[in-house]
Amino acid sequence: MSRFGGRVREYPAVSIDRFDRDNLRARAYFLSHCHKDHMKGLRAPALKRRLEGSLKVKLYCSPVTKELLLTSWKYKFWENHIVALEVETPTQISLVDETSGEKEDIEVTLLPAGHCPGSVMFLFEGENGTVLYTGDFRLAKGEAARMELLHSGTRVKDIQSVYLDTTFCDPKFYHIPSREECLNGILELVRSWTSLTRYHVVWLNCKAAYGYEYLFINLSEELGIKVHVNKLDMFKNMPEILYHVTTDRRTQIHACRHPRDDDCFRGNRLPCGMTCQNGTPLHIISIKPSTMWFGERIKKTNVIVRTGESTYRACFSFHSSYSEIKDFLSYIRPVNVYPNVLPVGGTEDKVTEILKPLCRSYRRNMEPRYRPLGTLKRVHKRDSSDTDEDDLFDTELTSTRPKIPKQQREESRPSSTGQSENAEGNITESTESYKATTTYTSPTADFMDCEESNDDDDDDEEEESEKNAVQVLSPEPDATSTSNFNGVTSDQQESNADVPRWDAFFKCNKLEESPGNEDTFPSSADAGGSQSLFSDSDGVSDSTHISSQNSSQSTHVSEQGSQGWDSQTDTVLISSQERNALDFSCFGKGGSRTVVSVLQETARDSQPDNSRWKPVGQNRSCADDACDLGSKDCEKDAEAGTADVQEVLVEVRDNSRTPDQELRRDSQSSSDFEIPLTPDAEAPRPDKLHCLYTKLAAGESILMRKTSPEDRYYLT
DNA sequence: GCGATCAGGT
DNA sequence: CACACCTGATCGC
Repeated sequence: MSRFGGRVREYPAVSIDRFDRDNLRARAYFLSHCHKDHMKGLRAPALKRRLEGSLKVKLYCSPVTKELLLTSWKYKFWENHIVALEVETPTQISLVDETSGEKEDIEVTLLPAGHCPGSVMFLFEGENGTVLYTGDFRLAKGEAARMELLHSGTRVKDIQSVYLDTTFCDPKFYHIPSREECLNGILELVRSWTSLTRYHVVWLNCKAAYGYEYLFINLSEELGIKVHVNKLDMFKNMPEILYHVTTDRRTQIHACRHPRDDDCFRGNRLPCGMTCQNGTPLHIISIKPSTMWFGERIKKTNVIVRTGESTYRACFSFHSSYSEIKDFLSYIRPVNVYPNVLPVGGTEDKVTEILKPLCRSYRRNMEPRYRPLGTLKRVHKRDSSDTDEDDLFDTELTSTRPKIPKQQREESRPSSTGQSENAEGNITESTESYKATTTYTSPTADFMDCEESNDDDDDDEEEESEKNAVQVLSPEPDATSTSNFNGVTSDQQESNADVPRWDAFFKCNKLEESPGNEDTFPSSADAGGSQSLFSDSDGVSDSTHISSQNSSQSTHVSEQGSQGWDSQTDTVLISSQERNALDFSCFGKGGSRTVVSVLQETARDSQPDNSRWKPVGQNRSCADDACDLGSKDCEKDAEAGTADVQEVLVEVRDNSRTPDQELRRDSQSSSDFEIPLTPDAEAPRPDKLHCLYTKLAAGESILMRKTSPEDRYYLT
């Protein structure tokens, strides 16, 4: 919950997401999204009175937020005081004090926040510097780097302060499976249940809040079943959502609610009252999207966990994970950061302790932090035929998002010229302390910082290797959620690699799945499994509690519930982390059926880090893309595989992995597949690596003496 | 009667 | 703990 007071230090004349107390005197209001905890005071009589006596006071928000807000009669009085600003369109706003006539100009840009429909971040630029207020956000790794308006020219803007959504800024939420992974898990569960008979229905136990629409749309699109909701008038002008929800209760997917909906469910009744259809009783399962619940699991879990005879938990998050937050902040690298939220048990100090090192004001360990990066940069430059430092950044920035129109950057230019100069000066100033000891010029400073921190993990938490044969995790990079700079991986899923503006937010999954995929895998399990195989590589990290195992197999539900949570141990996805054939052995297991999507590793002997798992029989666009840059073998493998190997009955045992393998696997988890091997590099020695990780975990500085493949670790 | 706040629920 | 609400009780205006 936001405990942001409403005002940023730099621009106290505006109030954001808080409308009570001191905020009543603001010259302009901003609403990042339509969640109640960001709307405190928004309908209070005091503010209403203020509006009535003013011609100037406006509330600025995104068009979708405006629509959602005005749907509620309680906020109708705002109608003539709301200004919808288009996302990613810098807008000049004059802040006029109506009593003194005093005026201050400020430029604001709305950036997509990926939290719920209409959610945005606000980027303020003016005399007191550039300030980013994130509101609530969920941005996958690398998404900040794809936001052109966070950049000026080829580098990230000089941002004075970030007011940050720190909801999950706690190592226990180190990794949260990407939106796509979670969605796919739910999709396959819903698919397998609803396909049993038409009387098998699913109740999505969602909280009363915007943010699940993305789920509804994707389920509806994939399964052709609309989602029953209590209300849909707020979407009347959003056909993309409207089409997929319904108030007709005779559907197999429900997201309706009732004050005591859990009681309903226990009585085999849907919140809307349905218990049977045509005299036939309904068979209902409930799926409860949760994040915190998963954060608390000690062991790694699937993105779907069965919690009872007919109840499931599905991992689902509106907020960025710990590692996503760190990735975001370390890319932005502001001078200051202020948490908007105190995470669970945390104190402000604790959060600040985590975040400050990612800010520019934090100088300690500066020197060693940059060293390996510089080396990497040269390596990368050579191999990618880049010719200068700016190109490095440029290449990265643009190649990861080739479909983003350049025009927007152009548009932002005129208004941000002054800002850009400002940024220049500040960056130079801020980098001087390490310049002396490195050979890098400031233009790449932010970029390098970002790279580094993308993975600098304190890999911590549990070391928990998957002891259960069961819990073999799927996570294979979901391009969207993790690989920002590794252009190809992102390109694979270009559509959802796009900055999550609201439209894209809804389309990404549909686009993710190529039509060919369906053809190749008519069965539901296969479709889901194949998608999940391309999910987040970060899930590989041992430090995560929430694994991104997205085994659609776990969703092979049976009416009797005999294949529940326990029997999920029999259903496995073998994935990227099973990169070494020796890491697992397969053997049949009498009685229990295990569905496995078999993956093959793209062989690149000299370069383990560049290896890439491909699912046999995978025939999706991203696989194709990967092949473009990968070896030819890869293509062959894929094709050969398509022929017959789709499902194999095996059991996977995963306890043969050595700690050393764990570490190596970790190091590759977010590496850039596309960066060729450093010519003179040698494979990391396990002991060296272990030492490195120990130091990293302890927060010690690390001085790399020579380039090794791990360096690419920083170059995600 | 309305609101703010808190307790208790999911 | 609280994602982001909801309901209900109490208190003050």
